[in-house]
Amino acid sequence: MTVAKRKEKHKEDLRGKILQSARELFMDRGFEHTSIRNIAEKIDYSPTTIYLYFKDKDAVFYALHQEGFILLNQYFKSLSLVSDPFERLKATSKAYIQFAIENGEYYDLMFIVRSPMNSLDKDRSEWKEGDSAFGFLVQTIQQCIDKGYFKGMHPEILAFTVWAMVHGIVSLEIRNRCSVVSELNQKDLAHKANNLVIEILERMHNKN
Amino acid sequence: MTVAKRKEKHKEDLRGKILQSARELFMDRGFEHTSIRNIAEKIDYSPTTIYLYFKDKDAVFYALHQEGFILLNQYFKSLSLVSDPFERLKATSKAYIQFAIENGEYYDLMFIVRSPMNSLDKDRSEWKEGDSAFGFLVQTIQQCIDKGYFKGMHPEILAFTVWAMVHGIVSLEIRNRCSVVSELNQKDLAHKANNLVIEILERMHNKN
DNA sequence: CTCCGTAACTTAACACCGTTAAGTAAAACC
DNA sequence: GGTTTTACTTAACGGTGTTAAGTTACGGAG
Repeated sequence: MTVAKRKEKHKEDLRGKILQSARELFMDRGFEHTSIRNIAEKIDYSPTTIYLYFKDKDAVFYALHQEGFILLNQYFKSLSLVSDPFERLKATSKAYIQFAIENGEYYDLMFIVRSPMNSLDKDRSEWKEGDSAFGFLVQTIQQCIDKGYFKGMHPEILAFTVWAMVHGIVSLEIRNRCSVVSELNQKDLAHKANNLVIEILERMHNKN
Repeated sequence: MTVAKRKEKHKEDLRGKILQSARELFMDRGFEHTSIRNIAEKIDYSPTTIYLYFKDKDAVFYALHQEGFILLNQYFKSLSLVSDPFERLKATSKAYIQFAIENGEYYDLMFIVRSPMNSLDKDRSEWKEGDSAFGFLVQTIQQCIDKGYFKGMHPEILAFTVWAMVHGIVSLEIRNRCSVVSELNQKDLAHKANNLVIEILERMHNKN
């Protein structure tokens, strides 16, 4: 029993080492430039060993994408303390942008790169990491509506739209489409745009 | 002279055939699954011939990305007829979404895929296709501001934010992140979200 | 009409990639 | 001590972008 357990421990260790290697590589070269062979070489194993611990490359990056969501949830952690739902909504938007800026590669993997989504069970279309993060947003917006904000709007559609706003901002930045903005405004563009999103949401509120 | 010209014509022809082959392949398999070798095989040339007409793979897809912008401009064409800037802004947003829905692969190449951006002159950071499309949006928003809309807001930042909103909507769709939304709302999600964006912009207006 | 240079294209190769089948060596078990 | 199982590697398949060197055919000059 103890022997079997030690074995299992060892197996976990190697799985962890593979992920660490993959993480380090993709953190400074991006997803597109990290290969199974790279990952294996870095930990002095044959490339095929990776396949004893992960189904395929997508599965490796699905695991990293999961890590990204754990990290995102840490950014969201303190938000539960904000009791006013509208304030929480604004804070969520800020935290989301902050996460994306500080963890660009993770963000890319979580919300732009196709690879990790290939590991989802396609029949039962379940993306539990996305579901839970989005659920938090829907809940917050529902509470806003309950308090009289966003009158007549559909909570889920509005949640998606708010998400789209912030995702749009950071994904244009991550994929290098911000050169259209004048050089002066490019500095902290994501923050400026997010402040504007927040101002827009606030203007809607003040009206009601 | 006539001989030289015929030669040049022939050369243009082959360049065109390469692009047509590339276009057809990427239109139904996407960028990730079309290779130089595929493109060449489809027109019965050796893969290396492509390099006589394009610097590298990025350059081929930069050309297709340019085509995408020409197509987008066709969607934008009739918008100049809309004289009221706020109406034009709303129509632009609708046209943009429509373009993205009807030309998903082009959209991907223009605003998400990294490859075509590698063909940009990096020192003089000029993305003329993006600049011109964005310029149109900035102009429209400036005219809105001149008419009293969006009081106190910076035109360029607002233009970027509006762009980010619609880009967020369609890019989440294109990269398969919409499963978080309940099945009922997934139908025409982009249109629904865009209608909401428009409603948000309108609410801001009615207030002033 | 022949020779030559050049334009247009191909062949072969390099260095990668993800992935699988078959093989090996050592440890675990009876 | 012999057998089975575990953990890993080697070798290979078919793919990728890209380059250097080679071939072939044609236009123009003598």
